[in-house]
Amino acid sequence: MAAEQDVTTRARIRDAAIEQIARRGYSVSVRSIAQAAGVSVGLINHHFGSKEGLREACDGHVLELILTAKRESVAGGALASLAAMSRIEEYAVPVAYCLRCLQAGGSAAARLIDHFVSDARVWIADGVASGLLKPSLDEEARARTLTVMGFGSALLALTLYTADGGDEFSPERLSDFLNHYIAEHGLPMVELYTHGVYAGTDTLDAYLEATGRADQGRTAAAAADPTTSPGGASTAGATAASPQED
Amino acid sequence: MAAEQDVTTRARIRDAAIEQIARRGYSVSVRSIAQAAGVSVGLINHHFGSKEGLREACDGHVLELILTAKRESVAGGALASLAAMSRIEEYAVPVAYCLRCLQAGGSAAARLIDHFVSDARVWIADGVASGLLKPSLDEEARARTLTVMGFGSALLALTLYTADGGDEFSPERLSDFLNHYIAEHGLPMVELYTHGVYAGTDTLDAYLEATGRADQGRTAAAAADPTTSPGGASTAGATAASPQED
DNA sequence: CGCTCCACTGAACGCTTGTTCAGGATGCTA
DNA sequence: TAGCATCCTGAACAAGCGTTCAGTGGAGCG
Repeated sequence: MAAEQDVTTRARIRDAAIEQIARRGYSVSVRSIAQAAGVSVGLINHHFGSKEGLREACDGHVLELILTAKRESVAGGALASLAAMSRIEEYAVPVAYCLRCLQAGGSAAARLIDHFVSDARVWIADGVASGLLKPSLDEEARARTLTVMGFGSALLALTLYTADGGDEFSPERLSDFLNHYIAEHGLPMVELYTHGVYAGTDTLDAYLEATGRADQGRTAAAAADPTTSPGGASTAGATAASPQED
Repeated sequence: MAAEQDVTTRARIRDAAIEQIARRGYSVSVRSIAQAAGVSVGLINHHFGSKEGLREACDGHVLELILTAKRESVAGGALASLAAMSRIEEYAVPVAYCLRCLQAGGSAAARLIDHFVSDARVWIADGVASGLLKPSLDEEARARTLTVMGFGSALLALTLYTADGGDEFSPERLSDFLNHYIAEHGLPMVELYTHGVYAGTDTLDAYLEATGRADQGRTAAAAADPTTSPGGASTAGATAASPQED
């Protein structure tokens, strides 16, 4: 899968740093990284200037790893491709690193998300074109929302999962977590993605009304779900009783 | 709103700690807290034993604050109640504290989530009973999933939002963020909650088939969405091409 | 008054952090 | 062989952290 191994000391330090960060988070000390890499502390700063420089090198390398891995994998959404990757043992570390990256925030996290958003944009457009997915009133926003929801919920679940029982986060613990995550949230998510949760379109109508895009809403809703009667046959009342908006 | 103010020095330290943690995260130093409270460092440990003790006192106090605030607010889902609370200026700090708590993980985060899950369970059951929400195959799992998705996506959005432009997180920045969050993700979320994303039920059927709950699935799906023909009239093919599962 | 209890301070301790630097070791080049 | 650049080490540095503790000051009380 990976190209010719980079066996320079610099690469060994970088890889050790990636694994340590994946295991223990961005706050891991350079001394731990040095020990894991089997080098002295000074050498790290000799090669990377500072801890920040090391982090940037790790970010860039992992992002590149993800890119090439995704280029090789045929298709699949953001989280699906991550889950698929984690099954391949050698990719558990970069996946965990990505989650740590999102956990820590910063520009690297923003770049990572942006990448997966533009990725989602593509396969959502494909899905809509092939009739697998319903169209949206705002495809751009939907791509971003689905990506943030997917990663955000996984990240929070991971934070809660990591909470009890040691902060160490070994690769096998990651696959444990993913199995746990899919077992717990798989059905409700597929259900949500298939049926939604609202019985009627009242909330959406009210939202479109409130934000002044009522007209495009009706037409788009009718186009999206032809089984819905275009009149007022939906359930009555309760326009402001939405559980998500008020 | 709040009961009689607690003006003891111990309470002043606790409140200063809550605000500092809300602003700068759990990693804030006790010296910063001491300075913000206008006391010496030693006094904090005199009252709370250690930084961990201070954190527990803060966690408990904020949780209690949230509880009483929710008891006063009539209804609303988890995130909605948070958003509504943040509008009241005095509750911006505990809300931000909760997000920092979830960000940091640990048992306090788990307790917070558990609380909101059991909260969601109630209003979801109410919604199903009143016909506003569709029933689910697993109401318990759905309550947990919706809660984790709601908070997780908000938390990730916040992490990305906080990334650029200072780590300080003032109360007005929180309301800025919430406005930004709702403006960006409001429509796609309502859309998702209304229509889902899948055009057909193939993915759900395939998932139920794969997990061996096919029979309860068909009946429940038919009950949930009476417009769907119970036969095989849905779009053909592509049973394994789900963008979320593979 | 003297005693005790309590809130409270400020300096210090031990520890870990990221960073720096003089110097040893190695290998290539003139 | 001499010179030089590079890789690399280990000790030291300053700064920050949470924690500890001797000691001050004032209020309540016998």
